[in-house]
Amino acid sequence: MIDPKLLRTDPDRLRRSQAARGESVELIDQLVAADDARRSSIAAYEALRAQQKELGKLVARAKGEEKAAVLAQTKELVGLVKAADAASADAAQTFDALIRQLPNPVFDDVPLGGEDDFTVVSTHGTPRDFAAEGFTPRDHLELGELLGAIDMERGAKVSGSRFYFLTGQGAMLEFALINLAMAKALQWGFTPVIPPALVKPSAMEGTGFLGQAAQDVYHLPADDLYLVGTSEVALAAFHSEEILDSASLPRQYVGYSPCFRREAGSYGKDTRGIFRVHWFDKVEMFVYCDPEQAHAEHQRLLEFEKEFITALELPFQVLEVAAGDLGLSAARKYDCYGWLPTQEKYREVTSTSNCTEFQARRLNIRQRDNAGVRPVATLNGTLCAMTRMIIMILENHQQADGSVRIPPALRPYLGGAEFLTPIS
RNA sequence: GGCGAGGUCGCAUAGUGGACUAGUGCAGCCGCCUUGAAAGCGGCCGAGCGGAAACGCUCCGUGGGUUCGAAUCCCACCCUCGCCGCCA
Repeated sequence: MIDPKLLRTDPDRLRRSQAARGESVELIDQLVAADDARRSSIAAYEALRAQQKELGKLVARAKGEEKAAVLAQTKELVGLVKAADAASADAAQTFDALIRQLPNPVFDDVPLGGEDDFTVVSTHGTPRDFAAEGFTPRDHLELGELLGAIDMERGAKVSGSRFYFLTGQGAMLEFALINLAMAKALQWGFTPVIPPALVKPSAMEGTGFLGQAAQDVYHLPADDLYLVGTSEVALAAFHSEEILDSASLPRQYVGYSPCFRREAGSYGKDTRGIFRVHWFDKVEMFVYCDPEQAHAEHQRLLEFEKEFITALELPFQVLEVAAGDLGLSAARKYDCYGWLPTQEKYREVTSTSNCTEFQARRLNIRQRDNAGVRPVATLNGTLCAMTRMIIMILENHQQADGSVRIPPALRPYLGGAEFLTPIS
């Protein structure tokens, strides 16, 4: 949610942002009108209510005939107060429904355009030249099957399309990635968290996943709970309805949880292997900080992501996502795209968003210091999405014989082994 | 799942229909006193919205209802604690 005051102080900024995102600019005018309606209806209600309270005091004090007279007077007011109350509740609801549709205003320097209009911020490492090495690279599924690491057929048998089993070396590889990610995050000062993967509607709504993103979310109607698509949801709602001491900021949490995605809009896209699946596990960073520090914290999260990908010796690019491709909550987003040899292009492995005060307003997360109480900023960033990272490691570090070189950073978590080796 | 107890301003507690403008204690903040600290004394001390301010309105788990008037009465739900059952 935006600061409603912006509707009066800087509606042009909101219009600019809507235009940049390719969203409705008229929504801003509707909001301004709804805000005016809401404010005047509140004023009307408050005036009547104050009158009613005064009369109430008289009733309490008065006796006999005088009391009867005042009582009659105040009874007349009841209907008016009720009507004014209903009108103001109505206006508030209209306003609330509108303002919750409004995405976080993007920063003015975010690139314009849609999905393909990102800017490449930087490029790291060099893709291997497999031709020069004298062999054609296998894709991650072929390697996964050779290694006995990935079982898609049984995933489909047990759970349906876009499900998989990680087995043997594949399962161990995930555990190693979790351990490396957690060890690094701990070093960086994060507090490790294992959050619930089922959350209430308020948590989902507060993080901005029940708007346009709702069709991509699993819902359990019998209990009215949602399966999270990222631990960001639970980590953000962790401090909901709380006022944090400013001195305790920034707070950095690193969560490990399964993530569930319906992938409703992606039929036929990335259908091979574990690139796009309905469930995967992820280590996610989450930061609460003063809005003044949000930009610096965002850069730090990006640096942490780069450090992790670099430790795994993967060539990658940092992209800044264009305004039209930002989610509801993000004012700026950087994605890291790792090199995928068999597709000969860079594909997404991490994503970090600066949500400024947008989520904090919806979830009512504030800070307090001498200057008073005000919303915090929230930021999130992928440290390691298991399936994507496993794909990257298998394909980039594969050898001609189908074995896979384990990057040294990961070896301590795999019993010191230097290679994953084909079975049988 | 069953039975019982409970949810009031950071914590603890009082409040069972009108003066509640929610009292008190603790913690916290400021000041006095003091070489310094403690104690003592005085003041401040929940959140939101509107307002330059004075001040007004809203909030006693949540949502409804009764009433001229609800923290207080009624209904539903949520959560916490205890015991029993089941389970990892």
